[in-house]
Amino acid sequence: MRKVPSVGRLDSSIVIVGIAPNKEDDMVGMPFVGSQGTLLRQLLKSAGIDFNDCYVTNLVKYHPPHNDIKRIKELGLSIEKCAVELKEELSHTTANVIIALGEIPLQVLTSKEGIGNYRGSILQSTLLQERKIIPTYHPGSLFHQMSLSALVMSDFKRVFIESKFPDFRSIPKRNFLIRPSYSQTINYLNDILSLDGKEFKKVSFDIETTRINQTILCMGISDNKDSAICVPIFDRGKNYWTFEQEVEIWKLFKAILTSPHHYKIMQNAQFEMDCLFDVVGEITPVYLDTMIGHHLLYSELPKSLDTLCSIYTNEPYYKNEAKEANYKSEVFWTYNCKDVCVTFEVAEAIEKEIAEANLTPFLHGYQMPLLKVLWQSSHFGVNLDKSKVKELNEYYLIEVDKWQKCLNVLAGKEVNVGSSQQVSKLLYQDMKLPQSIHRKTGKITSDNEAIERLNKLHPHPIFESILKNREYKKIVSTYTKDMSDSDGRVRCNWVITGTETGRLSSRKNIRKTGCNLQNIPKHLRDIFVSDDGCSFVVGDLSQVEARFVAWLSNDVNLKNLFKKGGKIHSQVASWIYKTPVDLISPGQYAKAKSVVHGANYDMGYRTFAQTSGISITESQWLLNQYHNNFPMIKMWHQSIIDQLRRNRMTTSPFGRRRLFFGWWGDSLFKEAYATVPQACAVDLLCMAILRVYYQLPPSAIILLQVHDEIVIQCKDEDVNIVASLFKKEVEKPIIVNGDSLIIPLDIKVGKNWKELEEWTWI
DNA sequence: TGCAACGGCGCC
DNA sequence: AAAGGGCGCCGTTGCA
Repeated sequence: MRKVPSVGRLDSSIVIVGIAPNKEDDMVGMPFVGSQGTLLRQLLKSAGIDFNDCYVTNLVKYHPPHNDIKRIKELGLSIEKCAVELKEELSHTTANVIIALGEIPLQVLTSKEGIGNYRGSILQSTLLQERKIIPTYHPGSLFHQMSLSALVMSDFKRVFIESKFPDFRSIPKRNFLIRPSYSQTINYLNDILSLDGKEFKKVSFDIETTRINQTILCMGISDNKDSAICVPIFDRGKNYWTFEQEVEIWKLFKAILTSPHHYKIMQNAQFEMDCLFDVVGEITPVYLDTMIGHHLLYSELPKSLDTLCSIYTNEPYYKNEAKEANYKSEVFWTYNCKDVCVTFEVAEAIEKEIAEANLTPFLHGYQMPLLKVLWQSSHFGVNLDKSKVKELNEYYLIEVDKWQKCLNVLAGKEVNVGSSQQVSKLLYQDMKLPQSIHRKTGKITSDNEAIERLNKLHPHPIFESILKNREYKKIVSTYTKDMSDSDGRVRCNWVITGTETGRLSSRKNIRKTGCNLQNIPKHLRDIFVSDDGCSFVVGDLSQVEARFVAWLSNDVNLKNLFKKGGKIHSQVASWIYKTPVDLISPGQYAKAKSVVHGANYDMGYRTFAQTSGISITESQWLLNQYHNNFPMIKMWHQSIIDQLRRNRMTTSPFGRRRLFFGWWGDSLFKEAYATVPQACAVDLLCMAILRVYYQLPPSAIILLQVHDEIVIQCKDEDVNIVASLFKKEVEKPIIVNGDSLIIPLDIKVGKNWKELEEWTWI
């Protein structure tokens, strides 16, 4: 055991405080020399800071046993004693900023808890009076979640600026109007409403509600980042205003929130739009949702307002304030005002960054208008056939019971298939069957794939009883439930920021009704029915991702297959097996089909062999054949790696970008290969949706989107208009690699989402 | 009793 | 029919 001394000059402008030396540091006798140190140096460098210009120390100067900080007791040390020594040590430094790396240095230097919340904040030290602290994640903690290193980079950029001066001048000072009188409120809102001769003005807006039923407690609003008003609705459970006063106030809010000259800025606008619809109608125009802007720039990063605040503003973390004050009214309202101003400030920063990335038209011409369309879909809802749901539920409950009894008899005891523990015990202990390891998690698994493998090995009826029981339990617990609102309609939330690739996601709404409409089993889709006198027009993009891969890779052979039309997999099989299309066997067809998907996204030959049930040799042969016939796929993969190497980014022909922060390596590449075609598919479809939206007959409404499928509802007599409009807009050619690409749209029509018929002009 | 993590599974 | 990576929801489990 030896002391690892600090390094650097005492008069450095930046001090870095880690927690303790790790094993590598201990061996060399210097702090941050191992892999953590390398990462730290890189991150500092990317913010313009040279590690060697900093004074670098650790709270604890000795390597803890097993790298476990709690075990420093065994060395006769304690955090408290080390803190006293650190105080003495740092009193000799003159740095303008001290970086606290990780939770314990944060606590020791500032008495605050929660590095995830406080990272990036400009804080005043409690250990060393008047000193400026900026905490961030410890590099050691980044190895499990590399995307957080982007936040550390952002924090270090702040450190770089703050290291030029010792004071706290950067912390914003804002004026809030709290507990306003009636006349103050009316004047303030009228002030926001007046345009002063301008054509438009930006207004940021935020509400606070109860968790349970979204009762509105207060509303904050502002037209600048330096001041705001919080208009209370309730104060400690009592109405703040008289009825007449509240009516007048709502009128003013409605005027602002629906004025075409007031460009509304919100964080997660969907929430405000849902909560306020009954009182003010649809909020419009929603000029900018900061969450959407941020997601376009950095889709891998967290999206909460506190994270955005820490990246784009100098406002220190404040989300704890209301809670710590036990939601005392004044503190709660101040918090609301801060949210409003921070949202305004974040919006300005994001707009600037969006413009620098040439994404302004993408954001304002596409993503923000799409939010309106999706909100209207969500608000309209889908009609649910409740009696059908009930009927199916009763049927599947009986099935569950039947297969449960069967399983119990075969197992000789009660087994809950919902418990992976119990199933694993049954299979691998009681029945002593060979264990399966999950391909991705590397853990012992008893999932369906494992059970099917066992059934092939040792056929036994118990396997079927597990599978059936699981299947029907899933249906009963998730799908054959009444998820509708009181009017019988299912309303889900469509989330533009829901995925890292750009796809939409779907989930329950804020009232906890509705469901994810993107994973409804096909055979249950008849529970969703059209309204009286209306039909569903369902459009399906044909082979959208595969076509994009062909065009993006610019593989002439593959492109020609699609250009010729006909059955794509038969033709691929024909190339692979050097056999005329009409002589391809069903087996060859199946293998060709599987190799297309596998090879496009660079599946390993061993995984391919395992999952297709073919030999390693055949798996390699198939993949080789595919790549030999369509050689540009591998080139395309290489070009993606090249771009990742340049700027860790992928860009799509539609202009969407994705920045990758993950570990450099194979899985990063695979994420990137999948990202581009997925992003292309969603943007092709959603851009078309937007164009369709502007031309739809008034009775028609876009109901839902499932990645390559769209459901529109319209009056029966409008089916032809809607279907042809839909087809026209989706099948508009786009240019990829200088070549025109059209994705065919198959359209079906029906009265429910399951029983559909090919559409032909009626 | 409530919460978070986890395994499992529905869809593309 | 599955796989590549992408989601959201369910019940179980273990902990506070």
